[in-house]
Amino acid sequence: MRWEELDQQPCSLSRTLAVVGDRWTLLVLRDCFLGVRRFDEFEKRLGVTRHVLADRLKKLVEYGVLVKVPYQQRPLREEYRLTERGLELHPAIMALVSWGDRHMADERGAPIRHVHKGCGQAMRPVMVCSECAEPVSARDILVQVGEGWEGQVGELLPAAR
Amino acid sequence: MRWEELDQQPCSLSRTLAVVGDRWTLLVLRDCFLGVRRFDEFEKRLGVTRHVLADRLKKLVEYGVLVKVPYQQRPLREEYRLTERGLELHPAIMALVSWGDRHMADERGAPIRHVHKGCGQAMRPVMVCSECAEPVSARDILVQVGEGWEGQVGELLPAAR
DNA sequence: GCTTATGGGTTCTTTTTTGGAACTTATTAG
DNA sequence: CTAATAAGTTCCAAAAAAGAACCCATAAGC
Repeated sequence: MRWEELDQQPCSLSRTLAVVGDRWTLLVLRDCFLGVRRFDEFEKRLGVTRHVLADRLKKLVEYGVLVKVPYQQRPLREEYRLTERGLELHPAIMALVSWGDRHMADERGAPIRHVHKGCGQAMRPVMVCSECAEPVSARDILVQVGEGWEGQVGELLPAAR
Repeated sequence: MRWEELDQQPCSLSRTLAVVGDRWTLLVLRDCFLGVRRFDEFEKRLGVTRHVLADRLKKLVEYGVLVKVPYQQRPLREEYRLTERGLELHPAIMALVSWGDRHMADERGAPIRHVHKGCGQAMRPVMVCSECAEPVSARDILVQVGEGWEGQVGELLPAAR
């Protein structure tokens, strides 16, 4: 499967990965959430080649995750800002960071602390059910084929065991 | 920056991406959560080349996300299972799937429905604060340098604006 | 006992993607 | 007139992925 086919797959994860499924894209977004907006600041902080950075930023703009906003005229200079759609990737990034904090940290601990403005505490993200607000883990979830997809695709799910 | 340097970066996202930061790895994990365990079933479902699949599975085993468990002797056959560490990637995958459901779905809607066994309802994941249990969005969080990291790395965070 | 199937790979060649460095363009500062 | 800045683009070499063929142990069919 090539990149171009990925956003047509019958799977929301594949489709999301068509947008953010390489390491540079997610690192660009991390920096966006930290307040970085300009091409050269991304370049300095990430250590990515300009070539690849330009490509990823363009793709993120095409998918509506970032917008280019002019911050000066003559010469025209534009910066990249998160859209609403981009902001909604925050839980995904937080979940990945949180996993890294738990499983990939060295003796210095987590490099970054997230303080919840609401309660003033250092927090980690917890996933709860949108319906009953209870915490959910992998074991608590039953997976079913979506309504619009019954019989559409052979083997959307593996045979039950 | 090359792949090999990624898991040493002063950033938990980089370190997590050293493990799962390419599209195939995350698609392999999606299938693990759906109950897939064997090499040839991954291959059939994903449309990945055997070469890349073998490489990704090996890496996931090295990082402790999957374990190889023999399911028959003579000839020896092994399957791949999620470890505790692997199960903890579930929130990250759910968050990515949920974003795809919202922003990348077509007129057929979400391909997969997640039913919370606890309450019996179709759910989407919501991120809440571990300390006060309130929902959190990007705007509700203040980012600070971690305790063990003060002064260690220049420019862990961009200059405040 | 010969052929084919199965599961889990490895090897080989071709194509695509990156990395790295130099070049471009518009404008201002010295 | 020269250099600097910001945001790219172009070019070539290196690395990674795609695609297909091959390998190995065992078992099942005939």
